[in-house]
Order: sequence, then C-alpha cells, then structure tokens
Amino acid sequence: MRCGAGVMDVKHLCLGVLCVGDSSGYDIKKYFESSFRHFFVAGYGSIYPALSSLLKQGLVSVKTQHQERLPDKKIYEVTAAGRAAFEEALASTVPRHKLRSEFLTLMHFAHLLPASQVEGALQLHLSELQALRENLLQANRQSTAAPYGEQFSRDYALLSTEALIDFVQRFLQQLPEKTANT
Amino acid sequence: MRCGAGVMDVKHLCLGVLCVGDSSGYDIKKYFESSFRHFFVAGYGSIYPALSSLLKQGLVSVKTQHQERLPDKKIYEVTAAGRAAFEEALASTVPRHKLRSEFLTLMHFAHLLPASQVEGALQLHLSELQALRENLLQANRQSTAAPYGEQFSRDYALLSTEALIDFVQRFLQQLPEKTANT
DNA sequence: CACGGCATGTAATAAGTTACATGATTTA
DNA sequence: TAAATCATGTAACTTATTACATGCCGTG
Repeated sequence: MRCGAGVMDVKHLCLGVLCVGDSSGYDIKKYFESSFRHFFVAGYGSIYPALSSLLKQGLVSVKTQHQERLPDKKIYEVTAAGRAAFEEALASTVPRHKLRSEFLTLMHFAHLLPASQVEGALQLHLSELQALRENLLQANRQSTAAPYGEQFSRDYALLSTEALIDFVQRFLQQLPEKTANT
Repeated sequence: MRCGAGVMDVKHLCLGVLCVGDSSGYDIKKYFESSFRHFFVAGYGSIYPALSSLLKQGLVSVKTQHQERLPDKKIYEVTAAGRAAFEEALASTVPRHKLRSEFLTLMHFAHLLPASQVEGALQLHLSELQALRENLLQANRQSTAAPYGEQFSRDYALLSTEALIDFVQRFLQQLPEKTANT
C-alpha cells in the first residue's frame, strides 16, 4: 500500500519554517536550533539537499542576495503550492513521538560500568538538560504572543526538562550509596 | 577519522539483551517492548539482521530448539567475545538523548490546523503516554530488585510521563478557549 | 472461521549522519 | 593567531523502516 502520508521529515520542516518567513538554509538551521531543538534535529547535510529538492518540486522559490564582506545568501520563499503542500502534510501527519536515548541505554546497563563513568554520563546529561532549559526559557522570553501550539510545545518540553533536572540532581546525590556495594 | 565509537544500535542492544540471558529474536523483541520501549524502538526487520551479523562476527552462538506444535526457535547465546564487545561498546558510548516528535511538530504549527485535529492529536498522544505509564508501572511491579541503573531508567521515564499526562490533560480542558478566536 | 500469537527471515527503499570541500571576516 | 561566525554544498556511508513472504496453533 506504500502510502507516503504521515511523514514529517527535514524537507517538510524546512517548508514549515519558510511558511513563517523567508530565509536562507543557514538561517533555517538557526530556527531549527532555537525552536525545534527539543523535538527535531537537523544539520546542513540534510537541510541543503532538502531545499534543493523543494526547489525542484516548485514548492519554494529562491533569490540570491549579494552581501558586502559576507558570502552570498540564497533567500528561499515558499510558493502558494508550497504552503498548500505543507498544510496538507501537516493535516495527514501521524503524531508519533519517539525517543532514542543512548543515555538511558547506558543507564539501563549501568551495573556493567565503573561508577565514575556512570556519574560522568549523568553529569553530562544534566548539563544538556540545563542547556535545553535555558534555550526554552529564552525562546519564551523572545517570542511573546507566539501561536498557542508553539507555546504548548515549549511548555511541554520545559515541564519535563525541569522535572528531570531535579530528578537527575537528586539521583547524583544518592549515587555513592547505590554504587557502594559493587 | 571515521571512528566507529559511540554508537548504540540495534545490534549492540541485542547483544545487551543476550548478556541478560539467552533468547530468540522473537523474545528479544519482547524484551525491547517491555524494557527499552521508552528510549529505543526496533522491529523484526532490524533485529533479525542484527542477530545474523552478530553470529557472523562470532559475538553470539546459536542453537535451534525444536518445539512441539510451535515453530522452531533459534536460541542465541552471547559468547565471551560478545560480552567483552558489549562492555567495550557501552564504555565508549556517547550518551546522546534525542527526541523525534511529529506530535510536537504538529503542535508547533497547530494554528494552521482545525481545532478538531489538534484535539485528536492531543487525545492520541495522551493515550500513548498512559499506555507507556502502564508499561513502566508493570515493569516496576514485575522486576523487583532490578539493577539500580535499570530502575533509574524506568523512574526517569515514569516521572516525565506522569508530569506530561497531567499537563496534556489540563491543556485539553483549556483548549476550547484557546481555539475560540480562530 | 477470523484473529492474534508464535516464529523467522529478505529486499527495496527512505532517510539522515559524517566527513569532505571551500573561503572570507570578525573577535578574543 | 586561533577560533568562531557566516555561507553553501556534495558524496559516501550507515541505519532503520516497510512491505513482502510463509505457516502452524489456539481461542472465541
């Protein structure tokens, strides 16, 4: 039945960003980092090919902007067809939600590792959570009056992130006792 | 520099499961579903090829178990080399933690969708969270005296899941007001 | 008799990551 | 002078998903 529906890939996310406003591949990555970071990650290696593909499909158009002292910029703009395609894709999206965590894998098998490494992983994860919290708080400060769903998405992440920071911190304090009998 | 370190893929996870006890591909999938579900997903399409590959590398051995009235079973067992390889892989694992959420994507752009679909997605996500909670609670009930890290991994997920169930439920109650002015 | 569970696998496809490749400007 | 920012892209590789393929057994 090979149905192409339900997919939300880098291509569609780029289209979504362009529906918010015109921008370059470089700027789209910035947007990913500031607004999608908590639920989607993409690098240049997937963004640039995505934009080429969107261009080929006529879903975006492009203008080259020459800049003084800086490399040329290619500003992409969503077309009417692109906007329609995005809304359609969004409407047929299956709302999956999938975590892939090497950190939790490592924790699952923590008893096979030296306590020092477990602590290191916890500390590293904690700092990542804290960085994410900062990121989310900053986004909340910057975009007042964001669409309600965008706000939901950020608050959703913020809530769980703050709970987890707390959880990991408490666990780190109890660690010595837990690994003592190893 | 193409360094193969830091990876935790289906192959290594299978090896990890086999370090806990001998089992078949079918049973490994069961283990994935009951114990890794909250941080890693894998289907037969990745588990069976992973086992063949492990066998080729000599990291596991296999015995075919004939069963009455049921299809034959291939019971895999980790070898000494396999155990060493897993511990080494674990020790060199970079503790990433990556979410990929079509659900949050959809929410981010909720203002482009009819309220009914947004509500549907929320309801669906809520039921997934509730199912996950049940899964985690059941695991907690079944495996008393699990290694401390395994317990951490479950509690970590349980904490955030319960907070999020609450959050989504509260949001669902406020939804009508938020979408009223659309 | 249909559906779910048990049980194993392959092949085609899709998708994203990493490294490579380049090069000017600004800041510490 | 080293590093970070700006700026764009390609190619090889790795990985996982999906669909396909098969077939018996037990339950309702």
